Amino acid sequence: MNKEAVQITTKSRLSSEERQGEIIRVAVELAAEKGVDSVTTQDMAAAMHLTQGAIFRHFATKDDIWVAVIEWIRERLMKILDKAAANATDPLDAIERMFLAHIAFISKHPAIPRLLFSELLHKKNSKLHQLIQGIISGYEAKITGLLEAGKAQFMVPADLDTKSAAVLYIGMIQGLVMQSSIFGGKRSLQQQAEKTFPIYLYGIKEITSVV
Amino acid sequence: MNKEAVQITTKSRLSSEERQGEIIRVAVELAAEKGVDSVTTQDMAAAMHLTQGAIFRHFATKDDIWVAVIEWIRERLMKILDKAAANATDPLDAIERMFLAHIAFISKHPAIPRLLFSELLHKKNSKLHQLIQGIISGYEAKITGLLEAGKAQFMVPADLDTKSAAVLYIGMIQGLVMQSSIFGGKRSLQQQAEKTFPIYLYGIKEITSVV
DNA sequence: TAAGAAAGTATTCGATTACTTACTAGTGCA
DNA sequence: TGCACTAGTAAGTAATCGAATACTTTCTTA
Repeated sequence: MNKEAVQITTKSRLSSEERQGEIIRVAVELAAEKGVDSVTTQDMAAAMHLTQGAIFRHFATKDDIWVAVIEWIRERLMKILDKAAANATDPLDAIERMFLAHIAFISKHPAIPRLLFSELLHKKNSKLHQLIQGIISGYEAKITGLLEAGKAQFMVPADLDTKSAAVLYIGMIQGLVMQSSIFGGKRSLQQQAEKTFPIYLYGIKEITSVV
Repeated sequence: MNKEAVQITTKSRLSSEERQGEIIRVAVELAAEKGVDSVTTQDMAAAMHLTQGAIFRHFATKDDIWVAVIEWIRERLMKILDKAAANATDPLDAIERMFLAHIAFISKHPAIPRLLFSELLHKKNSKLHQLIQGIISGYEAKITGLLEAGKAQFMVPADLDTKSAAVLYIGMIQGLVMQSSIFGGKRSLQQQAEKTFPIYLYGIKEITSVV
């Protein structure tokens, strides 16, 4: 933070690459504060003490900024999830570690679920839609794969519908996010997450019959 | 549909009450099509073959329209949930019936989750925020109450964290909605819901220890 | 049936938005 | 050191939005 602050105050002109990174950072920050679709290019410029027109030196359109933001999220999220899964002892442990890592990531950047589930980004821009769809489906496939691996190790019943279990997994994250979003930071997201996950875990472990 | 269509084409002028109802109906419809925050008063007016200014004969501000929409949803949803729970044989059966009724309701009106979870409505208008918060927390309380009743009847272990279980319940609905939203109507929402619910059910039933 | 109430229209306004353009000045490299 | 390149500025544009205004048409009712 110190380093960046010094850079900002001393160095008035940044390279386009540096500036693009800062625009992304500011966009994420503002999206967390006031919602994705109410962030204007003027807001971004003001947040980094720049004129609004300067934004368009580095991005052709505003949509391009959101594309870059989503790509930034994808890279960071995937790296964090892979890192969390790498330390796991078994598939179910991997799922739990990924879950907690994801929750921690969201706690740091509250705008992320807002961005991924924003209707604005889904409806208007098809590239954004495809990008987000890719992230979600890739995530889902990762969970499904771990659950199938769990089946192979007899940690999870063979008749578990892994696809549905993955949907429930992602829904659990969404539910927790909405919970903390609506009711403020009263109850910490992480605390609630740790209490909710065991219920999910028992759901996928103790199933004994197909419906 | 026939009756309404006839009314629309034959009767050009409606009472303010009737018109308010139609504005709400059109707003919900348009929100499902193009997203809550991109619905303009011009869109609404065009959808009901009226001029834009006419909207403001019946609502003072646009926000007031969304307030009315949320209140409409609350009434309808609560009625449907109560009706579903009334036929239940036990608390867990009530939860399942409410879940399926909710999913059916959403299938008919895809805009509803978009509205309840819209960031636009959360950030800008505090009255809307309170309204939505009331719906969600009331819903959550209803589920929690049923789970506590399940405890009393020994259908659910006494050490279940009912609050967390309720969060997971709502998250399950959100997850299913997002699933069908992102990946289109390929797999029907109801079909997927029926496969996902058993996993949740086992999660809350088979828990045997606290973490 | 006359008159007032109320629904709808046509038009306009001010604010906001993403984006453009002509110009200025800081930076890095030869 | 000087100069070309380019980040940044300042001003402006076209489009869009919610909302207000003055006026017209329809409905109700006394």
